[in-house]
Amino acid sequence: MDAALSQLSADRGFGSLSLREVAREAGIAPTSFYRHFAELDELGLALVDEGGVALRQLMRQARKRIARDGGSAISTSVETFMEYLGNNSNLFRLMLRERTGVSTTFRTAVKAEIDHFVTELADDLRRVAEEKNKPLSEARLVAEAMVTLVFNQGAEALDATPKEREELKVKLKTELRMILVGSQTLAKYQARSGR
Amino acid sequence: MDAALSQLSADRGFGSLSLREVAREAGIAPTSFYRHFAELDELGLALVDEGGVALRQLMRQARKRIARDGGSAISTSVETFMEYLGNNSNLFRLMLRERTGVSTTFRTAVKAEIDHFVTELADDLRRVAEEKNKPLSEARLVAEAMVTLVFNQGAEALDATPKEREELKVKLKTELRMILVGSQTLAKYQARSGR
DNA sequence: TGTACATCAGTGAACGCGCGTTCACTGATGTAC
DNA sequence: TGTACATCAGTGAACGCGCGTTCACTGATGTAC
Repeated sequence: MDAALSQLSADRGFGSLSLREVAREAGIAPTSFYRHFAELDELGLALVDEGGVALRQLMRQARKRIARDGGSAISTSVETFMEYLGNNSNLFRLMLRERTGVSTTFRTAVKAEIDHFVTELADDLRRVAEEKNKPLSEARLVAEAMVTLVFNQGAEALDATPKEREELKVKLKTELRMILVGSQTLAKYQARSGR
Repeated sequence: MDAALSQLSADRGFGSLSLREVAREAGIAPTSFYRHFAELDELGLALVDEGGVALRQLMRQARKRIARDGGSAISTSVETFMEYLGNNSNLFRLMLRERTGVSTTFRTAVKAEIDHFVTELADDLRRVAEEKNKPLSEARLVAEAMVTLVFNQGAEALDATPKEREELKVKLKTELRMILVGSQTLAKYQARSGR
């Protein structure tokens, strides 16, 4: 699995990996690969699972920091996300790529992980909205839009210079704030018009 | 080019296309391919160009309809986009996929087309904001976020059933409205605090 | 209008290559009694 | 504690396959004079 991960880069997707290359990198004979996985895709799915674990860790970490530091939830979350991205580049690259990739199996697996992520985020958004008494319109939609933006900017950030990455963070935070404020504003209008 | 396009589907990316397959589909000998393109990537870039043309057409069409029908700009734009998506599935599939794909050349080419799209949208947003006297905060960012959401939902819509597609449209429109309203609300606050 | 030549899309044979997969085998480590 | 057996990761040889690319060639169409 490490061998496969180490081959993933901006220019190498999982789809262009061959069993023989992975085996070579791992320092074993091509035939030995079959001792561990029935086929290459099985290895890929194991990696996606690992990516899912990383996502959940990331979320827990962000929550902890928000509770401890008390700053802007959006800012802290974006910072945490980008930190994870940097520390697990190739794992995230795999997730980001296969999310819209060519293999149905992979797409489904990655989407399941992201869906879980969206659900948790939506719960958090609802909870905070209640605590602060700032009602939200369509929390789930808000979460989906936010995750979409975060993942897309994440894909950009992977191949960006540190300077560009800082700019991306600023942009991303502003975009997320727009969505949040937009949802709150819509909730106000809806309350006024009696919905 | 038609032969290549016809091979692109949910399960077949450009990257997994072979010169021989394309030639077979086009009904010519593999060697004849070289009469038209120096390599497979050159064909791909020609397709991306075609995709860019489609995007510009789409934008013009949407503007025309908005001016004529006078309804919600967001709703009309989303409807137009989805219509184009349906009529050029494989072309859009190529763009959506290669945007985050494996080849630098492709990524750059697609991003250039999308960037152009974003710029035009940002201009439109500013113009409308002025006309309606509803100032916008960060029009360019608004456009970027909107395009990101539209393209991502577009990717989903490609493989969705008609019913799911209708739901996607509703979701997408709501998300776009949140961003727009959010930007307007932020602009108000900024005006009040003297910015 | 005829003639000579250039251009152009298309061809089949052939090449070397890396691929996934099978097979029967090895030797180390773990387990039962 | 010893013995017999099972499990397990790893191996090299070998297979057939589709691939990109080269080559010298063909015959139709376009162009110059």
